[in-house]
Amino acid sequence: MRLSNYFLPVLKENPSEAKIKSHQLMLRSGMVRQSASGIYSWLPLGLKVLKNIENIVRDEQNKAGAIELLMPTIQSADAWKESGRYDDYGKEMLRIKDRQDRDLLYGPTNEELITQIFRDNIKSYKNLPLLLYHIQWKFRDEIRPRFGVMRCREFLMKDTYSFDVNKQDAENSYKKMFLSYLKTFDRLDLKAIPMRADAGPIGGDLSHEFIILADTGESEVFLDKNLLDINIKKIDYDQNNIKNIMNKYENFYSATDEKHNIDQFNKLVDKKNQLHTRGIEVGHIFYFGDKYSKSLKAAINTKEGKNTYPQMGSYGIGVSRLPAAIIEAKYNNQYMKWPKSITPFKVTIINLGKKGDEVDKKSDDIYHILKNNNFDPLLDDLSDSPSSKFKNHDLIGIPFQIIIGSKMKKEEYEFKELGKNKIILSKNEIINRLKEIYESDQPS
RNA sequence: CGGGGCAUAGCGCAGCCUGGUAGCGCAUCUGGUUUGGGACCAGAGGGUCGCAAGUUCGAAUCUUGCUGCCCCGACCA
Repeated sequence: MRLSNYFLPVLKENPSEAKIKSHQLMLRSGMVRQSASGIYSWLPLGLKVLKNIENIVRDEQNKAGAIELLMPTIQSADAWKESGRYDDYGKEMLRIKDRQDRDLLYGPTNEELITQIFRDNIKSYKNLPLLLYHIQWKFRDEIRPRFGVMRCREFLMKDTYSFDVNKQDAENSYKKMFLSYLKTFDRLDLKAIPMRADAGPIGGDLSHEFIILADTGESEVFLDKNLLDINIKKIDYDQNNIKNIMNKYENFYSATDEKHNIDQFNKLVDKKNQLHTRGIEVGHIFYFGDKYSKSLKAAINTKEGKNTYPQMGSYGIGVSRLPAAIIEAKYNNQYMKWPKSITPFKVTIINLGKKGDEVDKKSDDIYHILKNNNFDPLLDDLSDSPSSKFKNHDLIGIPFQIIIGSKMKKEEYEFKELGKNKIILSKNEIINRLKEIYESDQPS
């Protein structure tokens, strides 16, 4: 993409309403703009990041065997009245009336709707287990939206729902999602720590929060450093493997401040392994049994020909929160640098030449080559001063820059990874370098 | 919802106390000079001062009401 044809409204100064780094950077780098309190437009750069995250989440759901569908944002209140949550959910639910005075709502979550779909279409144990998910905008009329897209009222969420014949199968589904979440966050280059949680308003008796570690996170967390070293990359979805990995996590102490027990912490964790830091909740999984299948009468036939209510769970990831969460986790007080898995552009070319000169032609040339190699390059072909270009490119956080100026010989290209020193490479070396970077498993 | 704060050009702010019809920096546009870490000169455009009512000859400025936004707390992906 040529910057001259793009829409990237960057700000030199921090808008006064933005108080935390991710919010400031997302506004300044032209990723988002606020439309109302807790409601945001995603501008092109931000949307690319959001979509990249969404696709990783989707890919890992698919690998775990979940099936994607799409439910609407606006729901009829009927199912919510059946489950009893129309009254329970309170003011956080945005209620709407249509022209016929029917009760509608902007979905804050989808247990009722998915259970309804299940009820209308599945009658037999033979169709289970079933994991269904969608990635859709939700609305929760938060008491106090804040921190930009971190705590929004309108937000994009991946939510999966599991249906199983019995509790044991349901636990297997739960474990699959547990692993899927670890893999998802790992691909986003995040250290996510699963922590036992209260089930909250969704109800149920088994629940984990997934917390990513960030100094500026909202909640205090306490954990054993050993948790940071567990490698889940090579683990497949075999139930034994999953069980082992879950056991590993459960073996080490971790807790949010509400659940923290200082005596246990000191007893179970060596002083040198004790980590007290902050975190951001990016995922939450629940097993809640037949709470909804029963209240919505979604019964199925068992092998024995009897009726039973399927055991359910739900599993959420705050997709639109993640760009901000990643910035909070990755920001090093000087620059933000997108993980290579979600960077909006894989590489950016900083053209320091004038329109039509040799430097300009060289930039154009490498731009086309990178484009043909599917590296989705951004080319800064504006006529700004060099210093302003450098600043802007550092701001938007694309991890790799190619700088083309008159200082270099014809066959030489400056290649710079954000936060590291420039190196001089040839055209072919650049291609190979980028291939190496983007085709390897190593996070950048 | 409780407590605090803010609202003046796209962004950051001054002006308000002491009323006289709006200004600065950045950004934008035009012309020229520049070009390796937020350049320079000259010129230009852009604001019913959040909304409404009141006081006054006169309101960005004083009064009242409303709305929006931000921060702290309870709640949450």
